[in-house]
Amino acid sequence: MPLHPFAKQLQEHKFEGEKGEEYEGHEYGDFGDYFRKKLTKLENQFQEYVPVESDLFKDCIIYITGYTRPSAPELRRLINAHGGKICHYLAGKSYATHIVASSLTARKRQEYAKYKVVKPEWIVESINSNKRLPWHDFRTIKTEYNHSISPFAGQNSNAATEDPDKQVVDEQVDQEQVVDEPVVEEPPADQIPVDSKDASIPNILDPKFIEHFYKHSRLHHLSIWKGDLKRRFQKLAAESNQRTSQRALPATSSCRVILHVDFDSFFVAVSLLSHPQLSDRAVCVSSGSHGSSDIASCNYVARKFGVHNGMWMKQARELCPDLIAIPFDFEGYEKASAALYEVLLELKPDLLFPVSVDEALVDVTSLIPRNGSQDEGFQQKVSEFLENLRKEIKSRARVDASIGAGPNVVLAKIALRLAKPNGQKYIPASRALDVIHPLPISHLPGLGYSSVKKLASSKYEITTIGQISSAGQQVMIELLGNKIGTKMYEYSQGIDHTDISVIPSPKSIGVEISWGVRLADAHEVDIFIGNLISELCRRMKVQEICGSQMTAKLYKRHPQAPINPPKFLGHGHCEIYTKSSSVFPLTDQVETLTKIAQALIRSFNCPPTDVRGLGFQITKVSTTGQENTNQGTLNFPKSTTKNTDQLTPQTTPRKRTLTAPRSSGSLTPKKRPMTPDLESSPSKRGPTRAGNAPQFMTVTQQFREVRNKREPKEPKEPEPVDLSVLSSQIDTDVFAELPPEIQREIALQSKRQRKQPNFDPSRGRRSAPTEPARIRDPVISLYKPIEFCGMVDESSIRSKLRNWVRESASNDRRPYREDAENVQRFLITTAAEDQDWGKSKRLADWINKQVALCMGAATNEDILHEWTLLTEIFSDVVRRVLRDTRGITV
DNA sequence: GACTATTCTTAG
DNA sequence: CATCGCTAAGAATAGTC
Ligand SMILES: Nc1ccn([C@H]2C[C@H](O)[C@@H](COP(=O)(O)OP(=O)(O)OP(=O)(O)O)O2)c(=O)n1
Repeated sequence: MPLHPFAKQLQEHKFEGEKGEEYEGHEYGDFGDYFRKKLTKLENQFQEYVPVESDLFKDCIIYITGYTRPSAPELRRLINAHGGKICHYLAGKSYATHIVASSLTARKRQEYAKYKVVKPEWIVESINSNKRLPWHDFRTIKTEYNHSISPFAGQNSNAATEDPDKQVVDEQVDQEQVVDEPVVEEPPADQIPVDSKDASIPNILDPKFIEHFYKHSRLHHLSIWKGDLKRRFQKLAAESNQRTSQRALPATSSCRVILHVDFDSFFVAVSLLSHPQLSDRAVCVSSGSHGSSDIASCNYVARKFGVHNGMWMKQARELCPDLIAIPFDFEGYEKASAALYEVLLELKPDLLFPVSVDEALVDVTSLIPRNGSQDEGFQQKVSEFLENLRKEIKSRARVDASIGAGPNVVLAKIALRLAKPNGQKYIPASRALDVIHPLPISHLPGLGYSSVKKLASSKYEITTIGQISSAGQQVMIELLGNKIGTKMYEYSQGIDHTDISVIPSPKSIGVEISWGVRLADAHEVDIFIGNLISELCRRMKVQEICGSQMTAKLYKRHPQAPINPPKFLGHGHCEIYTKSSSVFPLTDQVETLTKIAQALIRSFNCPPTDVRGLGFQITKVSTTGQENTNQGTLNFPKSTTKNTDQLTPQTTPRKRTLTAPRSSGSLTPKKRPMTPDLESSPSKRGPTRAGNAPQFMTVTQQFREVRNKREPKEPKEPEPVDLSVLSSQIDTDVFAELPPEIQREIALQSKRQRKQPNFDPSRGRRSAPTEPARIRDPVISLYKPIEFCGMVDESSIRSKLRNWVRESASNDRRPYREDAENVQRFLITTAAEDQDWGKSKRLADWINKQVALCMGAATNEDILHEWTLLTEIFSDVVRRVLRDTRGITV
């Protein structure tokens, strides 16, 4: 039986790249030889292996450094024997829960400040007393744990020092991590002024952390506001429907008037009400005024300098040195919003569809009388209507609003863009194409950063709406996929089928936090998950929503990202993993959902210290309450609009029109029991147990045999890759592929690490074009696609690599040297010669991710470590080759 | 080829 | 000292059988 089909497949293929040879070996170190030595080393360790005697250090991953007594090998043996794991390198993906050291230099002291550094006696005495003693009593560094990474003023360590003896039932937790009731320090009354308490951030494990974070998070506010508005208008619509008993409105019509109403630079405008003297200066709203603070909103003065919402302060200051930052005023935003919606409701429009706290779509067709299809005076009437409406909003909300108007939603939205700031614009159907074709495609709703770039860098070089029109629907589908492609083509024709008469019912509910998340160990992760799920369940109950599936999301620090990202307590550059599991029976109970959530997160097997964010979403929802599951529509009894819907061919809307009456006819909501619902789930699978894929039957001997057979081949001389160098160097990235904010973040990050930053995205783009070479330089293109096992297509290669990792994982196999060398050679060649310079980096990341995903708890520690090492080597080599051959460096 | 899970993209 | 990087929907894509 072939134990290693993959190895063979890889071996059979020879790489074409002539340059492959010279990159391999000498310049970048003979990785094969390194690898062989590594195996040898691991073999030696294997000989030291002793049977497990206890679980004392379960979940501990321990790094030993410096001279110790007992000696390091002896400590390793002890730790292994008592359920702990040894970590051989601190850097990169290797991680440690504890460091054992007798003494530390000042430098190391600093470096290890965030770790639990203990004396070797901790190990010895814990074993002697047969229980894990509080590490705190054996500290090597006599300052408070967490001091350097936590802004939380030692709350954690207070808890520890004050309850050193408190026993914790959970076996996984160190005693010092008792946080059931985090001690929140009350400031001494005599010296701390009233509001200074407000400024401090609660410990991440404290349920108050989430409360605090939400209170300050603009994005949270935006989302919550939006949800509230949605529900409010859904409900309103349901009531209004009941009263009218019949839906008075057509889903669409060819000659409606839709408004898109939106405040100008909303947050700034409102916040400026408290700082009127700054009105004509460049102003923005943000949490902080330092470099890594996000700009939530900036006024039009600042925009002239190129500043925009979502930009970081640092960059904005470069563009606009005089930029002034003022604080959020969430209450003010709510008030202005309330005023806006009040005005809009008073209009008694045909339809009112909330878009966000500061904007709404309004169908006012029946409010502006039209005499026949020939307008003449109609435009004038619209204009006056808009003028009056804007005046009314301004007087009630005290901030400027702009309004776009058109015969459908997309034209109204585009019109709004043209109207701003403090203006109005109506695009009548007759002039639609003339108006929109010259505009950049970024004006189209649905085309964001990524799609705009994709269209521009395609061979069609599409940058204007007119070009979409000329390119045709098929081209758009080719570039953007079926749905979006079709929709964007239609937009380019001024056509939009969007129906705002229905506010769709919720399809998911979730929470996520990726700021301030710094967790020391598995137990802390579990606690924080519990807090998140509590919040989630609270909302589920309020909204009467349950769902049969949970999806967990993990932000994991990218292996090459620094521990401390540029943004204070930010998530930094991360890998994002998601995984779902079924929830059965339906429930909104915290305990049940927490267990599921914890299992999902555990299945990622992420070192707790690398967790930078967590999120959970309930999907496949059903409403639990008696309230409407009917889709709401907001129309008003007085409305007399006629249904003139014959002309426009409808797809989605028509479908809905058919189903809607049925569900609103029978007012019975499709309520579902929250508790066991056996009959409704005959076809349902049982909950997929997260993270339980135990791979037994690992025949270690077999592998050793195989390995030995394959290993002793042509030994080579060159030097091994130096891992310490490897992990300390800076990440190379696919700059042109990343959103600008991310690019900046990575740039900042590397600046922090390096004395001299060497970063120039435009250079990267120029020297490694994905397409442009074709145009300017069709003949001399040095870059060509590199084959791997006969494949060029990136997704095929991914599959191949994935299978490699996965098969190895399921068989508890170490990476074969031949395979590893082949992959590395391929990566090198790709990095150096492939037309798409980002490919090598993406594939290296892909391998890393597959290793993280596949090499779960089932895999033996040494093997996992080896794969981890391998991914680090791949990433490093790719980075270096990119730098040396293309000058692409971060 | 149909079905499911995961990832990507967008918006405000 | 910093800073508060959320939420939901829809669609594409990858994976499974
Ligand atoms: N990345 C973003 C985008 C928006 N917002 C907030 C602040 C904005 O004031 C509000 C409304 O967003 P808009 O997109 O409507 O932008 P503005 O109202 O600020 O400016 P304008 O609508 O004039 O372009 O949402 C935010 O916090 N972060």
